[in-house]
Amino acid sequence: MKANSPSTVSIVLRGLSEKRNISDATKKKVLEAAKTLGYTPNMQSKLLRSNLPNLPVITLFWDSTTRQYILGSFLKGIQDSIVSNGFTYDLQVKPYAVDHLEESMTARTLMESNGIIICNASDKDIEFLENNDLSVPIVLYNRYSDKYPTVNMNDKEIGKMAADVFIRHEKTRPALLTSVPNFEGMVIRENTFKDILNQNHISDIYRIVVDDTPSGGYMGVLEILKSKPLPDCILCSSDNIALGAIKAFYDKGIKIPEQLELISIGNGNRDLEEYSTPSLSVVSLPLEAMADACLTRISRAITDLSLVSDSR
Amino acid sequence: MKANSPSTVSIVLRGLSEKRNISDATKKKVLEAAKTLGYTPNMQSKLLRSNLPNLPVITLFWDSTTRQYILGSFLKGIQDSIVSNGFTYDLQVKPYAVDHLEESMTARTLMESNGIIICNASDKDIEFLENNDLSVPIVLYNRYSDKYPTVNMNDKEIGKMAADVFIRHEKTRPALLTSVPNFEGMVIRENTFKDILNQNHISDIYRIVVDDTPSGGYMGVLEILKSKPLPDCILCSSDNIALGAIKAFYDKGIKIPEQLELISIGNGNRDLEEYSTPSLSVVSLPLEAMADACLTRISRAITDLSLVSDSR
DNA sequence: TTGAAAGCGCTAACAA
DNA sequence: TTGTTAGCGCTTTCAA
Repeated sequence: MKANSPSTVSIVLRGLSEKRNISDATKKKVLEAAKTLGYTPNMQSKLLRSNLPNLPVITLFWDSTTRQYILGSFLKGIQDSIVSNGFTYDLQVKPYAVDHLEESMTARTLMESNGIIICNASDKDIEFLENNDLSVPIVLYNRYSDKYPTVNMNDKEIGKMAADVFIRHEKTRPALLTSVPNFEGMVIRENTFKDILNQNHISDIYRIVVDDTPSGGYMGVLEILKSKPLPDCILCSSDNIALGAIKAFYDKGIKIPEQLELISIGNGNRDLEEYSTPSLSVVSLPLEAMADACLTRISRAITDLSLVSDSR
Repeated sequence: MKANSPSTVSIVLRGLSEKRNISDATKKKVLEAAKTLGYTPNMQSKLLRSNLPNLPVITLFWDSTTRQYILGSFLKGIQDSIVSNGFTYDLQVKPYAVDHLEESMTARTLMESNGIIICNASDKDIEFLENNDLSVPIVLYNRYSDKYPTVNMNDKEIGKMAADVFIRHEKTRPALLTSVPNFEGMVIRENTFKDILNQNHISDIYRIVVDDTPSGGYMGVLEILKSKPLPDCILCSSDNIALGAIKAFYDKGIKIPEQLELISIGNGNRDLEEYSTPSLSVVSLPLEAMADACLTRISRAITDLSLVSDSR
């Protein structure tokens, strides 16, 4: 059987047979061959051929396992930053599972990205990054690293703000409801928090480790309620935890903030922050500003060719 | 000045000068030229050249203006579906602003996508889609269209479920706290809801239109509280609205569900559904199942070349 | 130390 | 009605 020429095949495959007077026989032959071969068009080639202007691609890696509801806010921050800075970038988001960043950063993704922003990587993910020489500019958000540029909120300040609420409200019996710290920022926040309380002569901090989920917070509170004397103020390391904690207090008939004050470090669930019932004090994290900083940073890395100083 | 050959330039630009014994003069020349020209590597070309196997690209368009916290859940549903079905796809998410889908669906994006899933398009966005012949397989999620395949939850069933709660709990004075319906499904839900109440001889439904935000819900409830007699059960069209409503009742000292029952159509804010305080009845939407259906549908469209039946 | 040529998959222009 | 050729931007192989 005679093979068809590339152009004929191209025409048929794009559904232009009629317009270009391709015979039904040829059309049928091509479509059948495509089907048996499981043909899928290669979009890179199409794009290349199209002569559309080249647009740098920025890939945002997002931990889809835990940080679900924040993505929207962060993304919005990025978008706004792109617009307000007049950048022209092709933004794409890739979800990944905690501890499995490696599997998501395929050779392909690396190859199609001019710059990469990695959000909320776990220690294991960071380890992968540090141990490999990736050929693309990378910025880590909310994490610390010697190897890559990072964008961090001021974790000390966050710890301080939480402690300040305690002190301002003249609380004396603090409790800490936290998940296992899975990134350095959490440790910094907690340490600063403790340090400042210590400086104010409060050293006895009841600390409970729970899952970073509402049910974790719920169960944590049940545990806390067994202690005597009861704490008079609880700091939750995330609003996930706070959500469950509120519910537990409600179910147990304990009034917030009258009987017991609740403070949360808010990861961007703005609705929760404003409309939680009853109100809790939230140390709010500047998500949008951080997104903006990430974009600015990666943008610099992309522009700045000197970053491609020889690797060996 | 003599031009350098492509290969030399390529070597320098990838930071391999040292390894490949490029003279410092040449290296400097190339880097400077790149800088003044504002060179950015074309990743399509790199990918093409790399001989990595071709991976079909699925683009998920997400309305980033309103539906922020759902994205995580939906994305997770997609991811899980990819894994469990053994698909190999390159998934990318593109945010867009309501009513501005057109601007986000650039020629470039169309050209780099083998298939597109569009979520939560507004009527205006749908209009754009219907009026244009896009050359890529498209699936609409949560919307109705004659032109494109759609994936919808059973909106009648949702309306029915909400009505059933009213009836089961023997309520007689219903109120509806809804945002302006911006997609057909909302209308279907509301109509079914009313129909069923009517069938049960409840025809007097107090209806208030508010913003689809917590503060919308808050203000809506304040309005409702002015009415006599008070409704005994309120249906909120989204959990955004419900969140504000709860807060309003709390602030006004009205007990839920004892004094007044609250029902919400939940858009996937699972935390809220489980841990709202006090509890509200939520008609939960099957987000993950929908995501799976979207992926299956677009996958079929991509595979099924007969879909490229002649356009003219 | 640098350059020339080929080819990744695709499509447009032109030729047959 | 179909085929040939060139070229999108890149990297690799081989030659100079």
